[in-house]
Amino acid sequence: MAKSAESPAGQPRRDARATRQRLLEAAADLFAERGYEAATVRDIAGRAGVNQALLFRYFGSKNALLTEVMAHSGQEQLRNTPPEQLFDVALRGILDNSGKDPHDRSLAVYLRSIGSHDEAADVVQALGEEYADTLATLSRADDAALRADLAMAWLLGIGLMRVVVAKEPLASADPDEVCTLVRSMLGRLLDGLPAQGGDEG
Amino acid sequence: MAKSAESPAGQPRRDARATRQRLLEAAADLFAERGYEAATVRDIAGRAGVNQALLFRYFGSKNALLTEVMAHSGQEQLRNTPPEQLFDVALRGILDNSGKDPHDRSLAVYLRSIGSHDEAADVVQALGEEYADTLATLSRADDAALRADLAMAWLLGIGLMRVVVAKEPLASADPDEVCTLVRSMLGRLLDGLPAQGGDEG
DNA sequence: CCCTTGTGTAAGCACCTGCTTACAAATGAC
DNA sequence: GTCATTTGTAAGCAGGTGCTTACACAAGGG
Repeated sequence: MAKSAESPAGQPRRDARATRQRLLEAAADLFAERGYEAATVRDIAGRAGVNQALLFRYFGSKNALLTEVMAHSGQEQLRNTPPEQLFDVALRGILDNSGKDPHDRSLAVYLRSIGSHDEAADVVQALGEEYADTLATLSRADDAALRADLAMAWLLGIGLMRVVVAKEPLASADPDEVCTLVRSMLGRLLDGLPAQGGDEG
Repeated sequence: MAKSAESPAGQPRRDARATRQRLLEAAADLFAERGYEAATVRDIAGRAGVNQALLFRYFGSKNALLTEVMAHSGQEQLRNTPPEQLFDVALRGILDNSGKDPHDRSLAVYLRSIGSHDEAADVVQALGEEYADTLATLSRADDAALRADLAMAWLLGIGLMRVVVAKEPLASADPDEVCTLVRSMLGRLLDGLPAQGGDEG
């Protein structure tokens, strides 16, 4: 009522902010589903319901769009999760999202777009560093950084096999079961992880 | 002297078999370095030193070339390695090859080409199944298949971080150290693995 | 009304992709 | 030498890519 130009449904008929946001979400969807290279700017603009020229007006290039998607989707989880819960949250994010709606698509984008990008590689790399650094605080061993990398490698590998390869039985396995198995292994790797379920002898 | 047509250096100047082989190796190199999509047929033919039309004469399509590369490079290791050594050999293959000459490029090709292809996905998928099936024979647990998938996920993840992401410190870590850490974890996951070095307990 | 500004579109450009066709040179049997 | 076959190349095709340009419509001020 207060704004100057609105459609009968309540949204303004021409809203740059909303259009930009729709492009951002369409890009996150398609990068996660198909990977960076396979998701074309025409597809992204089409899913957002606008002309592809707008994509370049708002983001400059496809690569800059990926950069913004990665920065936006990944760092939020990282900042809002205490270190000792990060591994669980990330693992649960992988396990719960694999078949269902991808409300957290950052890992899928990461996995499917690894090695594809040029400038955006910096953002991706930095994100990975932050995750690993956070995990490394969970070990008091001398090689804490290496142990954190190995833990992250397992996360990535599990995500790869579930999201990208869809390897059975892992792809359809019960998240609780997988989580229990992985946690019982990793308790030995990162001693700062809070124990929760243990079948370890 | 005995053959009918040789150059002064000893090789025949026109040898279909040798040319085919050079194409195959060039393809393995480039698929491993850049992934399936990013490695163009012109690049492959260029590295092999021949015209790209020959690639299509000998292999029919780029996809068929990938299929032949995957089948040739991956299954050899699989067939010639006893199950209880497979994990070690694969892990060592990742760790030793990451920076040096890629004499075994099957995992790199696998990693970089996952999710890219169409028909050739079958070959890649089948190879993964065989690896996992072999690993599953190493556990007597009910969920042996799941445990094998998790072990393979770790292999893939480590490969991903070393070969593709080049994440430090893992990328430059001492292979022995990594191997020891991973083995000490996985001894709990796959009880059929022969113990070798253990900092466990 | 005109005119500027922001938001959107249609068409096209230059380039790259996998793949094909038309043709040249080497080979080997006669 | 003659000539078919094998091995190689140069040029091009249709289609797709990221990106740009030229233009249309809406909004608001003079």
